Amino acid sequence: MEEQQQAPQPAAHPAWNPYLATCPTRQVLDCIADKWAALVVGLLIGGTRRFGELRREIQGVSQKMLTQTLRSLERDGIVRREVYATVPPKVEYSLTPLGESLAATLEELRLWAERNIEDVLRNRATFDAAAAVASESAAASAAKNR
Amino acid sequence: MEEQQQAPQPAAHPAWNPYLATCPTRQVLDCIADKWAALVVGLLIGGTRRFGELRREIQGVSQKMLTQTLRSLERDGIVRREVYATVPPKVEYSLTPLGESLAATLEELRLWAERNIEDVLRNRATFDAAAAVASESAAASAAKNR
DNA sequence: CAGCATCCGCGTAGATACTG
DNA sequence: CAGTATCTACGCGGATGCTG
Repeated sequence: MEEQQQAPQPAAHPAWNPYLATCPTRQVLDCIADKWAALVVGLLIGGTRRFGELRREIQGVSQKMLTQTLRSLERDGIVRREVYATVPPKVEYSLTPLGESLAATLEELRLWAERNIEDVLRNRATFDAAAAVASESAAASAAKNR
Repeated sequence: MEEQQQAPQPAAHPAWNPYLATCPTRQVLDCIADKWAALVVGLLIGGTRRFGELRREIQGVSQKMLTQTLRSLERDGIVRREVYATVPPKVEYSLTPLGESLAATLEELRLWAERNIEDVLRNRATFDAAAAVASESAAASAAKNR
């Protein structure tokens, strides 16, 4: 037991920081940070979509992942799912009011991203180049020491 | 046929696939959406931290994941890493200007999260409850059909 | 059309041991 | 103190086949 190092804790969870587990930002990021969710929300800003439309517009997403993503967003009340009992079946997805307010916030993040992505990519390239040089010189010095 | 409803897309998407790969929002989310990065950035708003401090303050993070997270943030130019060649070694982490501007944007997201997390959790509970009922009644009807 | 069930490979994260 | 190295396992996500 590690009860000495931290306060009251549900034993079910391994060693979770209470703050971590309930941190709103983390929880919200978990909602929209997977590979497709943000993209889906972005598309739904443009209006209601059917499943197949989403699947076509987000090329590269598998049916399984799209279903999972949509379920998750629906579960959180971000996306509304409407099933029409027709033949063939038809399912429409749209943003709830909550989803729209989230989308607006994500739009802020998108703006930051567009303004700064080049910086990030440049930093990344510089870092990788430096790392490559470092590992080479390390290899050289290792070879010397033999 | 339905192009009338989805008038002006945020961006003219040639084929979405290329856009997907380079979508700034996705790329930025990839930077900060992992389990710990947002938390680290949040902590660093408060000022410079040493590795061990971060590790203690983010209980539950393994040393490996913290190292990885910090490297990734450093690589993207969000976090600055300063090594002091002392004994024992000392490494300090802080936000770069780019990191600070990202932190400010994340702060917006945090505010949204704090305002809406209860809604999300309530929706989630409602959804799960409904799903439980549905699966029970499905089981009952399946039992009937035997 | 929309979605679930199943199988499976690969990557990611945890645990542990060792180093500058 | 702040890492790296290695081994392992679990879960995510892809592919396939089937249903309402």
